[in-house]
Amino acid sequence: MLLSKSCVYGLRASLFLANQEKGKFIPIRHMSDKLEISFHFLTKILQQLTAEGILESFKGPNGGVRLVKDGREVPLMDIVLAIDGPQLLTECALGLPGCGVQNPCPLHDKWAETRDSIKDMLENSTLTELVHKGRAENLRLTAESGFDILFNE
Amino acid sequence: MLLSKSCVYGLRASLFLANQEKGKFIPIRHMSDKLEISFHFLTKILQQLTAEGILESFKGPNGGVRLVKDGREVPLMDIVLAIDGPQLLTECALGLPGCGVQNPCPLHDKWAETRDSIKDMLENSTLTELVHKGRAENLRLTAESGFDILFNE
DNA sequence: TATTTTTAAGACAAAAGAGTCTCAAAAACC
DNA sequence: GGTTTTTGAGACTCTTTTGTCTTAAAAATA
Repeated sequence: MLLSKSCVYGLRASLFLANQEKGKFIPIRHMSDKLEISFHFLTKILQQLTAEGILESFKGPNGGVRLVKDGREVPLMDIVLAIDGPQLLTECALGLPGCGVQNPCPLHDKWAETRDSIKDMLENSTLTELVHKGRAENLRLTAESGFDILFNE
Repeated sequence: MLLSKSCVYGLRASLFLANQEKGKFIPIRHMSDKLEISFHFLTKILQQLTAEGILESFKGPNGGVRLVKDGREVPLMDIVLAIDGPQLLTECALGLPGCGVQNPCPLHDKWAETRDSIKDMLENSTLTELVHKGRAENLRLTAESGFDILFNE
């Protein structure tokens, strides 16, 4: 898989947050219910995003997590790097350590192109952009439901 | 990681085989030594390629494995599909089951493009092509050494 | 037939990824 | 101060991936 499950869950939760009233703390339990992700597992993942400064959290009643920056300033790349690290974008396709322009493997050039296309996708898609798209077309954030479920209280 | 370790090992071994005298059986032990891959692990991986009809094997003295088809007729895709399966090329980037044109996630369109670029790379690179490139420029197949080591007996 | 060389098959172990659970700490409110 | 609601931290389990090892089976050769 391109992205780990943790990373995908982190992305889905971040999209969820970008779709909420700005500045409001959202309980993780609420998100885990709506997104159909294990509460404890999601908590652990979002703790990573908090540690990386992408989210901030608040304990107690009316607590939860929220985006530090506006969703339009958060490219998917930020979340991917925080959870999966840079390996996807730096590693050789044949797993050879130190593979690079100066000492390439046979696949290096082609893979570099493909990797750029992945990098481009992650750097140039912001949370807000995908949320707008998702809302306009009622796209999916869970196996079964579209963005609309994210509004039903 | 894009490809599993098993898959990467399978690709490296297949490149090794494509670089050998055509039709000759090569002992797995010889390859595992040269490519610095665990013999038993490589054996298991190559058994998959044999089961898939990409390699054929022969037991006993002067036995080993060899490519069934000429290397110029074997795209990397064949090996990737045999070992990692089609998930990389069919799965939704957000891991949502059934995500597709009719019921897409917000990332679907962009990911479809990127995925096509991966598909293109794997379908349009043959073993022989990469071997030629690797030999011409003495590119790497192991952490430390280039194609040239594959000739020293 | 016995020995050697090789792949085949599968049990087993170690490490990483995914997921669960418990308890502590902070904040709100009674 | 005590109770409730929430995140934080960490132990723990389960599964998958990765890697090791042992034994069987096939082929060659003496």
